[in-house]
Amino acid sequence: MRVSRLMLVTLRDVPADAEIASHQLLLRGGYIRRVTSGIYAYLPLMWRVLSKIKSIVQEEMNAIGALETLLPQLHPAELWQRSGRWQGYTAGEGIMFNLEDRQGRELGLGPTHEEVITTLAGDLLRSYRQLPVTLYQIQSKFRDEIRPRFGLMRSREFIMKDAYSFHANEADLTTTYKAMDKAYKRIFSRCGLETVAVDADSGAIGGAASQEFMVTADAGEDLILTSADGIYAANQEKAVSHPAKATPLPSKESIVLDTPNQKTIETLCSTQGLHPSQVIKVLVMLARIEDGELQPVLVSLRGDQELNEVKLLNALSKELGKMVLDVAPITADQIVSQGIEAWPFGALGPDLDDALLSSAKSWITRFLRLADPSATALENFVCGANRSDQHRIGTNWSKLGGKPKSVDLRKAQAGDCCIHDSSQILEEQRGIEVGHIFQLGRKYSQALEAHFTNDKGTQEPFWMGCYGIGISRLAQAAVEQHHDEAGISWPLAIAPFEVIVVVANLQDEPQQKLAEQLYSELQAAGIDTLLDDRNERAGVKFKDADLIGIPWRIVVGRDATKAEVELVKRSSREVRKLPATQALAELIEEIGVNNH
RNA sequence: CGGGAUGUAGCGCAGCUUGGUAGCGCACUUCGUUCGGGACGAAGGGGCCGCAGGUUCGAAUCCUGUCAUCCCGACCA
Repeated sequence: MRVSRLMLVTLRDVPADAEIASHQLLLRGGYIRRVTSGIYAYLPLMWRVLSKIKSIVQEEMNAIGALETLLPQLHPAELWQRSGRWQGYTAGEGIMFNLEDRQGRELGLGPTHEEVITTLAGDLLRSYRQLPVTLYQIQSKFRDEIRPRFGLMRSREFIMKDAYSFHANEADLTTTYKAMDKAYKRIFSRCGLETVAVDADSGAIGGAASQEFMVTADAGEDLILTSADGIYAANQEKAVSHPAKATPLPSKESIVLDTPNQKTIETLCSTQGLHPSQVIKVLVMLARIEDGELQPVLVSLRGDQELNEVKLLNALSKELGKMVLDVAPITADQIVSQGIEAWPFGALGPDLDDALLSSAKSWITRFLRLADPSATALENFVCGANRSDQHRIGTNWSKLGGKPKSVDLRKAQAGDCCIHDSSQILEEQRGIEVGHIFQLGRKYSQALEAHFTNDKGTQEPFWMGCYGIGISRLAQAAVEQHHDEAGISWPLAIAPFEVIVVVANLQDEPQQKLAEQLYSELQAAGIDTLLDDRNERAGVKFKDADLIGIPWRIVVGRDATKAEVELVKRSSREVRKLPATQALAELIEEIGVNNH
């Protein structure tokens, strides 16, 4: 391809609405343009990158026997109603774009394809003899994100590879899950990415195991915790650890203390000379349940620990046996609008009386009480007295009428000791989630009545797995991991072009001739080559080549008459002068071995 | 959804305080000189100043509303 024909539009100034380096560089390099918030056009250079990533993914999926398909993006509401997800995905904070057709029938734009694929599998797969089957597709997904940001990192329309597997039993699901894990690692490594596989929350989707693949980068939205020995790695949402030891409360004496204006753990402790681990803090939250009920929740935590909301959400769904859409702290305004007498915020105890809820207009009038094990393990502690500006010192669970149900609710943090080896300390890193694999179990096959006949002749729902890769996100993550002050430095395997031949001076006939010759020889060797034949000064072409990040550059300049060129490696910026024939041979060797 | 910021040419910005009909740099077009790290000179083209009301003889500028975009938060009482 000739640069003069490439519709290459690079920007010298950094667009004001891009924050992180990868987003800025993709805009500046002429790879993407924003159409509206969270929705981008992939320009020709970008499409080549995406196509290369797609090819790698296809090769690895095909290699483990997965079948490529293409499913519709418009989904009938009825399908999602059968799985029970329509309400949660379209109402309130739901992320599914939805619309009505001319007959008034409701449709949604697919954010994911479990419903469609499971229904199809139920129709087509009748016998255990047909199993296992893995299907995959690469297409655009639509999600009305609460807050799209950072270009392709979190967009509302994005390209995803999603795969779904169907099995006669759980052991077989595990086999495919492990094969996927290996395929994913090959995919990311072939794309030139440093990734970490971490334990992940499988959330309300349920299921046994789930693992995310994170591209490590400071701009990542996720926090991951790893042990130095490399054995443990988890998303903070899921991570477990041992909390630091609590400082025992010296006095066993039980008293109620006036604590005016000591509403936070911090001020309470500094004023009273306490350690936060001696205090139980109580959070009042409101859970919104899928059937529309509003459940007040009382969460007790050790004062030095923090709540992991994802764990809480999962625990609530399990306790209530119903899907909980979200959970958020109760505000003073909400209490007023419920017509409830004000609560002694800042002095709440785990035994806050249900009677406070008796006049609530739309809430369930009984607290659901949960506590983290680090809180229930305390034998003698401090907590609020349920009266403004008063705390109880030296109290215990039996005085409070017993322990609440104990569930892991605390946020693991860097510095905590690991579960597998308490000499290992958790370290934190930021990551961009580019892949996620799940063992779904039978949730969807049961809900959608997708059955097969097993070897005993009876009907049974499938065991299922699902496996995603964010193709467009992966492309931007690669830039985030591979760039410098001059621009992008694509890994060879996913670069839009592998080599760019730059003619320093287009007016110089020997230069032009040699460049044309190299260009056609590289192409003949099957190498994706750009020829910068623009009538620009050399500096402009060098800057653009650096910005768009082509891994290899051949500069045909002053020494063209001697048939000498410069070979420049983008990643190291190493420059070598050598005969044109040798440069050609080296590139064919280098690129041929690594990439074809 | 809450909080903050910003909307002026393709991109980056000034002008707004103190109203008088729009400017700079880059990019684009033409000509000339240049030609190895974002050249120089000359001449051009391109704007419903986000949108809608209002105030005023007159609004990019003041007022009201609205829309859009970006950032922070979704929080330990």
